[in-house]
Amino acid sequence: MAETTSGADNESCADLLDTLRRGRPAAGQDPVKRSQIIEGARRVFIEKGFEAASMNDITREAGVSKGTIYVYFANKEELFEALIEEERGTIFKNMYEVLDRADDLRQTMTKFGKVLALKITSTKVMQAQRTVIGAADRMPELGARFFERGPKRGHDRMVTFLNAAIERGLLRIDDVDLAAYQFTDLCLAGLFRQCIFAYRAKAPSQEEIDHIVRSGVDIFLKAYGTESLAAEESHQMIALEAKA
Amino acid sequence: MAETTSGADNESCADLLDTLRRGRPAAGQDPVKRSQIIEGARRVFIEKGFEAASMNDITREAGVSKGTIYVYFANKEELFEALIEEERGTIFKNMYEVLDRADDLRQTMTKFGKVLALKITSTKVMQAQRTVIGAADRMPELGARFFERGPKRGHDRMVTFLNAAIERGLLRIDDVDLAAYQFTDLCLAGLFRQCIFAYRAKAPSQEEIDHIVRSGVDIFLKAYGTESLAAEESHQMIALEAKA
Amino acid sequence: MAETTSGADNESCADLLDTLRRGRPAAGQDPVKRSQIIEGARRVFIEKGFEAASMNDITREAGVSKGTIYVYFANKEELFEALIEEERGTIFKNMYEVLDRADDLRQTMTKFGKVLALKITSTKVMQAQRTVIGAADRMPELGARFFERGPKRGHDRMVTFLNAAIERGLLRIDDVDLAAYQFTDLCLAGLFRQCIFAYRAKAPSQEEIDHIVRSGVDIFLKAYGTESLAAEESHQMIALEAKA
Amino acid sequence: MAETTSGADNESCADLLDTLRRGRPAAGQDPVKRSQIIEGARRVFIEKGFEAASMNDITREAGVSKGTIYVYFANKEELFEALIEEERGTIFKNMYEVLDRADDLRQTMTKFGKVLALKITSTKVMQAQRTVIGAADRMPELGARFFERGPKRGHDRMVTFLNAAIERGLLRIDDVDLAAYQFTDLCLAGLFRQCIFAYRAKAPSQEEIDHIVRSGVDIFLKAYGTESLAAEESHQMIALEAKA
DNA sequence: GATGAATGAGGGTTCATTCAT
DNA sequence: TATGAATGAACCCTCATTCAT
Repeated sequence: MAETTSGADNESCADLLDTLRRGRPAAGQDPVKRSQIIEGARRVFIEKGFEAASMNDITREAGVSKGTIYVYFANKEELFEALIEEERGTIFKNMYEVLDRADDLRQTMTKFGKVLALKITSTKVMQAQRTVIGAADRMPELGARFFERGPKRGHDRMVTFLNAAIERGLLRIDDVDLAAYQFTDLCLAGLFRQCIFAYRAKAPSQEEIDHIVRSGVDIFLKAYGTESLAAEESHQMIALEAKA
Repeated sequence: MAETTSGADNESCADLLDTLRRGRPAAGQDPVKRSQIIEGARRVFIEKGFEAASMNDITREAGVSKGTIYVYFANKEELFEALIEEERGTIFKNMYEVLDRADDLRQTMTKFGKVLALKITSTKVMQAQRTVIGAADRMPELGARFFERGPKRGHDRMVTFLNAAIERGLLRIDDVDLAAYQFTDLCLAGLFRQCIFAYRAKAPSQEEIDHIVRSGVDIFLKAYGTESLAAEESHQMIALEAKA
Repeated sequence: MAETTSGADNESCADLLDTLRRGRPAAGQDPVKRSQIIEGARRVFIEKGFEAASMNDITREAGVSKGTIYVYFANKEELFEALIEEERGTIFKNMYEVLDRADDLRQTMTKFGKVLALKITSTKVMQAQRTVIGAADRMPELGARFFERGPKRGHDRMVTFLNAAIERGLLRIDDVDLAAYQFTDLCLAGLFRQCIFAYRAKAPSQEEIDHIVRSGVDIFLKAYGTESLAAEESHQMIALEAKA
Repeated sequence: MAETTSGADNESCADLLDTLRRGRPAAGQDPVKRSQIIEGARRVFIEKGFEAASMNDITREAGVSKGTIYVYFANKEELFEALIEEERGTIFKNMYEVLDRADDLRQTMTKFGKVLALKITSTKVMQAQRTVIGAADRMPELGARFFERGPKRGHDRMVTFLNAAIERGLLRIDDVDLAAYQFTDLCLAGLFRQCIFAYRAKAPSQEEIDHIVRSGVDIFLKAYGTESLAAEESHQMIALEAKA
């Protein structure tokens, strides 16, 4: 649940002892200060990118001294990596929850698609992604880890979701893995590349996203939906009409 | 039609005369030297990204002196832009030709999808795209121009292509613009983001691409195809079977 | 009254507290280091002029690192300006005091003229003036400020002095402003331009200055003196003779 | 009379032979091209100062190639020196002619003073002088030579002029050399230093110069004039009145 | 002889990192 | 331990000079 940087766990024991003994966290172990640094780093890195961000900027933004930063992070690169880890955690947090609710398939997928598209294409998240991508040539593992623990994890949940729907007889899919990617990319149709290349200066509007996602869900269900799906949906329609 | 770098056209006349007269190109006009610089710049920029690349690196890699680079390009940014223009030209050259041939719809789209996916996900092109994206925070117009004259231009051709198919009664599409993006993104389902974040260290295999594109075309035609399409295709099937 | 460099006043409070608290001056606030830099800059700028002086030279001469200089001064130009301010302060300090003493007119003017000529034509001051003049095409306000707070301020005191003498009935002057300039330039007759163009390699001797100043005072008083002046002076002569 | 650079004379013979033999001046001997270069150099050096002027600027301004300049002048410094020599010639040319005319003393001195002040304080001449002075720390002989062949030469003429007046019984002067400097500096009272330090952004007006020079001549004649002078002048006054 | 493209040392400035306090 | 002043390598870029053409 907690997103911690590598190595943080091992230290917990010695750290705790230390804190008890002297009432102060050991060097580089105060999580409050760590967060403070990362928070400052976020603002600076996201705004300026890795290279253009200066440690002085971060120092100022974080309100800690240069030396302190270097106690917590070996160098600029490591600080950046730690930030990206955190950022990833923040971005993808709660994004896939909607898939856990037992709900009408189309509705669920639509809801999810909208949340996904909205998040991914938001200015803040785009900047973060660009920063990671821009650094990926020099630090490929960073990009890989970002994807693995972010989009990939979400993708896995989507696969699970689709399998459940298949089990319920609502979908018929040969290659579920591929289908999951297809759905995601349909929800982002055109948007991702337009945004990531800054061809779109601003994030898409809610209306545009709604339109794209509705169409994406349509296509997906037309391609993979079964008759049961139609039946279930007509049920729902009836239910809805009854309500109205 | 011809992808030329800025200013290349203006030179031809005066330049040619000059060269004939004195056997040496004017300052900043020698296309060989220009290529040499761009080639060096390509290696360095692609490997390190815009910021991390140093003009000294490029100097070394290109085998020309610092001053010479500055005769050909006003500054680092302009050199980078020129490189990106070139890259874009190279990447998207000939990519959309297959759409111009009058051919069976499914077959054409499949062929096109494969070419597209193969190109876009190739290691070289991925590196270039990452470089552009990484610089897009700093130079958004550069990213925008890259997209506009690259992917966007291809997208426009795809729109034209789809409209033609609609006219022929093979497709029924409400939002052609969206549909074109959907098709492209289906052909790249999962691939683009996996590659751009360096989650995939290597470009996808031909088989994988074939699989993804076939599925993408299927979905697209299932969603937007008409009965005429089925008819036409059955015609084709018959023809193929006859051949076999 | 005190000639302080810009910002020096604001620092005193916070700075002092800071120094007491932690024993080290804040960034860019250590007056010793500042002097050290200015001292190095003086040697280099004075010897080579603004343009020909390189920050590397100054670094070497001052014995501090490049970065440190840029903590104390935003750029080369600001360092130069600070130096010139200092120089001006040093040069014109105490130069005009003699005018404040109530004394015999001729004697006072003679004393003052000698001090003035000696100072202005000294090698050090000449070098500084040449440096300012050489930079004045590039930074005219710098030259203007130098003149305004240096020679001009002295000129104003001289005007005051002359007005007092007029009040005492010792002088009769139409254009006091002009007269003040005339007096100064008579005291420097020939010297200033000879020195500033380096026609004279060395500063004039005390004897030469005495001769020039005596002649200058003579001329000035012959031109602007009243009969009261003669009377007063004869009084003084008598007094002197009585002493002898 | 002819202002030639050092060494130019020695070459005249070989040069002439060469010209006759081949119809073209030897390398670095074409006086037209030389002037052309100097003319371009003048514009650039005077405007920008020695350091800020680039050989490319001069190349452009002079309309000759870089290589050609280096045939005529060994390096930037030598070109600059040659220019200053020329400039000096131009500035002081005809400045002292008025002293050669046999005329009323006061009138002659007034005329001369006005010409002198006007020339010396003109923007163009000020720039040139600043350039020389600014370079004088690095090339003291340049400044010395400038003064010697410019202001000093004029000073010598003024000494001759004063001696003639003394001979005619119009002046009584102990130290003629000093007196000559005094007169010049009285005519420039306040102006030279105000201008050279760029305290005055613009050259003084004709009215201001007239006022200063009139006052300067007054003082000078009050200090050094004889009774014969008064007599001669009253003669003139009478003559003038008679005319009126 | 004239040209101007090419050179590369050196310009001012920045900033990741260190270490005395 | 925490600080931030100091460091100096490395940044992008300019330009006096050379030399192949």
